[in-house]
Amino acid sequence: MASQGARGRSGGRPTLEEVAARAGVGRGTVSRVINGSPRVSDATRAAVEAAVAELGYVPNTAARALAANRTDAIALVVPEPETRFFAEPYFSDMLKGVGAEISDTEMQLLLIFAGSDRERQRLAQYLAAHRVDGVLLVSVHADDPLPDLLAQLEIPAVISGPRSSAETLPSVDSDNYGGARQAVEHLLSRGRRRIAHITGRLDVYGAQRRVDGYRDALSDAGHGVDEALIEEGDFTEEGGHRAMRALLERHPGLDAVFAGSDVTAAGARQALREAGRRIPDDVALVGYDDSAIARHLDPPLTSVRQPIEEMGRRMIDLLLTEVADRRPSASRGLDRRQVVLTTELVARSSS
Amino acid sequence: MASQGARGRSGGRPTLEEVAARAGVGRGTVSRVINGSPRVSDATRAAVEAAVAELGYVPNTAARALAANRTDAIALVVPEPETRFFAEPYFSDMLKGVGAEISDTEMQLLLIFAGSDRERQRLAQYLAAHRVDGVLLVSVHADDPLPDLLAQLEIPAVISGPRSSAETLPSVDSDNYGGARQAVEHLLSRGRRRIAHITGRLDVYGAQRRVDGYRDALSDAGHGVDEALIEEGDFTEEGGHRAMRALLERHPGLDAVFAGSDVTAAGARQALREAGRRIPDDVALVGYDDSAIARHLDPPLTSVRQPIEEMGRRMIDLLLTEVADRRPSASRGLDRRQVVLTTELVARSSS
DNA sequence: AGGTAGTGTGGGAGCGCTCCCATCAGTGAT
DNA sequence: ATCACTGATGGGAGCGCTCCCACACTACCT
Repeated sequence: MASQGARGRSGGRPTLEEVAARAGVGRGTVSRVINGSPRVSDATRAAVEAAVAELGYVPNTAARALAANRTDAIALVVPEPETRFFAEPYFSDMLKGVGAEISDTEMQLLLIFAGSDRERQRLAQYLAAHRVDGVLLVSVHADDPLPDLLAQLEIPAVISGPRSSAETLPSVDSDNYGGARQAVEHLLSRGRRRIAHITGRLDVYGAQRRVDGYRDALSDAGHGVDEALIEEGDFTEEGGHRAMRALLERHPGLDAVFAGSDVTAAGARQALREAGRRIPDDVALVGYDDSAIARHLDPPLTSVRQPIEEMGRRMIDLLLTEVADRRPSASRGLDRRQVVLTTELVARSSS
Repeated sequence: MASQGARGRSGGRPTLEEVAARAGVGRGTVSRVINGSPRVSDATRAAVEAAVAELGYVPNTAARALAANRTDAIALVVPEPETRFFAEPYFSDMLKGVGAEISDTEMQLLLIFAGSDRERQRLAQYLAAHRVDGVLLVSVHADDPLPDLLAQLEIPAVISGPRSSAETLPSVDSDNYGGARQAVEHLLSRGRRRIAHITGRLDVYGAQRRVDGYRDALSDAGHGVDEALIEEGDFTEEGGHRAMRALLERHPGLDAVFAGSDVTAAGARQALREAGRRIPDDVALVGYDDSAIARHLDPPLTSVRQPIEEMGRRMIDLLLTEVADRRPSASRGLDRRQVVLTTELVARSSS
């Protein structure tokens, strides 16, 4: 007996070895039970489970991570400042879906902000250390180097909203093009003709697609597209406010606004108020996301609902599949890895 | 040579051993350099650092955690549903302070919600596995079993807001009693005499202290305390709305309200509006926290500012000290472990 | 010269798991 | 009875670190 066995140090947490001794089996068998391997007889399994319960055994994560070369953790990376994260319901809704789906698993979810250069530096270090098995990337801009870094480190990743039509990473998105069409067609059906659009950040592919939808809906209905009615926003409230003022100045006669997000719409509403325009009498307003603020705005905001929580859930599904596929030389890239969910227009009194 | 050395597997991340070989030193020396030990000669240190850079070495966290029995991670535990977390600026401000302070260290911050029973179950498991070196507990209710669990597991913890005057855990709080006095004295100085108070959740000690401050400010000014002017809230907007309606019904002549939080004040404002009361003409309103919504409310809300970010920073400081003290048999509990920060009244047009 | 402290440094012995190979008993086929 | 499998099991060999003891060496005292 080698002087001091693992047993000696009283008070410490029980180890696999101790559980094995208690159950009268070998280490390997306990490991099999803990990990749910089918190749264990029922009797043995029961004995081990009893020993685990008696000893209050909890596996040591660090030891497992070291031996198995996995962490059982994934990160939700938000390439925005924390402020944005809290200000925009999009993120919290996404987090809700992700959290709900992951809580059925043994995986741990980490929330990482990478808004500043310093934070990105830390994140790179973090990823290089392979401290997570996979990454969820939300709201990625076209020129973001993060996806490439991930690919280089061979870390599975899923993004919400492809960077372009040629996205190679698995992604989950809603039908931005169709959603925008719904919004515009709704406004047209309400008799509006001078419909403006405050876009999202145009380096986000989804925002571009919404512009496409806006344009096509107008064209297909036989109306021309007046470029002066399109103003770039950035998904924020301030951006919406600023864009709305620019539009009003340039085009005082507009009678409807399709905003790139509900938050943007809130900013636009403020600007409309300040300009003495009534909603919806003078100007109809439609938002995007159908987040909580749409319901709470005064007047309640018509909005294009995208199933953000559902998107979060699907992202986890995709990522977990991706992570699992890293073990066997399984089929890769054959299944549908680009998910697109449909949107729905929720009409309220702002239009 | 034992068939396949650690060296063999190409493509894998470099290990300590490989860095040592490259630098022409022993494993121990590299470890010392990595961990900033002073007992390394400058020349050796430089050689090791060069090897680290050349190889792009990043320490394996799991191996370190296993060998050193620490995780270099701490958790911010929010014993509330996620919804509350996002709805109340208190939490996000706290997170901002915590995040800022911890980003100077090597520690990783984990955000854990423990609102539902299920989540609490998971948390207990998580803590039992000792996956964090320490815990930050915010918004703890009087009967919460979490602090005891932490103590039993011998996990260092710091709470924001003691559970009672006899709190044993290190804590960081603002001067709730004093803050409430400031609010009431302000209203008295504005000539208000029928001052109501919508409390926070009374199972939160800080909320009780605010009631004490409210009472004493009134008494000390020679005014009686009318119990009918005190209504229990719960820090939420709905709670504030409901409480305000109850107060108006019971005491239509009130001329001022001191709300337990800004969010509560927002709910109260809504109820006041619905009752046709003008702010501040008919009823003056004062909130607590001085969060972003205080500035954005219509009219802008007078509020008692508590330095929440600062509180977050101080909590990290305390916790890190606590964690560090676990190694040597250092002095324990002698230093000031109960921090109380002062509040400040920010007067705006609601009073 | 012989001690007596330091400094740097190398490397053995684990930390508590997972992986995988060897082993063993049982089962049906030959 | 022998053989070939198969399912269940034990335990050796790591995973990549940290800790700590041992071993130079180099001053600096007696």
